[in-house]
Amino acid sequence: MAGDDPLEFAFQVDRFMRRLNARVHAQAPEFDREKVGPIGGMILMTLAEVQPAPMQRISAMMGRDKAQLSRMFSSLERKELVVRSANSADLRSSLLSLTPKGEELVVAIKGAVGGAIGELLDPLNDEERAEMLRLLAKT
Amino acid sequence: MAGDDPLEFAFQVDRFMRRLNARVHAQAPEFDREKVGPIGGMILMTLAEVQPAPMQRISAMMGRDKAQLSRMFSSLERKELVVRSANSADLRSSLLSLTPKGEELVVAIKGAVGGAIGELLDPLNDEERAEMLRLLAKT
DNA sequence: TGAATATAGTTGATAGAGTCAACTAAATAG
DNA sequence: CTATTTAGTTGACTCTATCAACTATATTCA
Repeated sequence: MAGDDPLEFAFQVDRFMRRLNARVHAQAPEFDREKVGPIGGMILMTLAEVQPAPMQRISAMMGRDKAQLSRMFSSLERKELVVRSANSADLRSSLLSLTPKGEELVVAIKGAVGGAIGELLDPLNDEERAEMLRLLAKT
Repeated sequence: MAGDDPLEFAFQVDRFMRRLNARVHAQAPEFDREKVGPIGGMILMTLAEVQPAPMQRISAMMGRDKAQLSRMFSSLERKELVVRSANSADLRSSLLSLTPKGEELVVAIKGAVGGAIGELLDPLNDEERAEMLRLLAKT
């Protein structure tokens, strides 16, 4: 691999993510009435996969700072998108889950993100998509 | 492709970029004495490839807001990493170039970013790297 | 040509995201 | 049972992103 090629990865990955954000952002007004924003959306989608779960679980899955998540979850709780329940296994934390309102929003977000990614991946055929996902996951 | 798979892209691409940032950030103190930050670094690397160029060119290449770039370039200019020279072809803009100090920093940044990406891509063989870059560029 | 429109860049205001350190309380190791 | 870790919260701060208003130059085309 030539010396400059690695940098291409940074540019391309950054570009991909920014284009994705731009697309989702463009349709956000339709469903993001609570203004959870892109990160809030990622958090909700992540929680949807593992709920009920303590914050630490989400932090580990997303690789994001616990301080950031703590504030995000407080905000999501105020918006009645998530609730905390007692965690009998560890009293330092609570178990986070989506409210019905939160579940609804996750469905909408998944639709928007899925659609946007579909557009971005339009130039790739099914095989290429699968390959790209496999390679990304392998890193 | 299954219904949930597209979302995997968002998670994986986001995760890749954040891990890259974390790694570069960890070694930044060694070379980023001017504290240009990750975006400043991307801008300098981009400029390095097309200098001398008007701001608009960089904005188009990076897909970033002109307001953000305007401020960034002012900051980079104050740090004597870039200079502006008259653009006789269009008096609304100037041509941006790296100073020797800027060129030096770009070399350091490229080294750090290249190294970090090398680490991240470690699980992939040469063929897979090339394929992944090709797929990313195609989107 | 010259009036209307478009483009390059700057600046203000503001919001969102990420980081770091200090702190509390509960869990776990020795 | 004391010492150390770990989960989460909060404060303070910096960096990043976006939008709108504005100036100055370019471009279009009647």
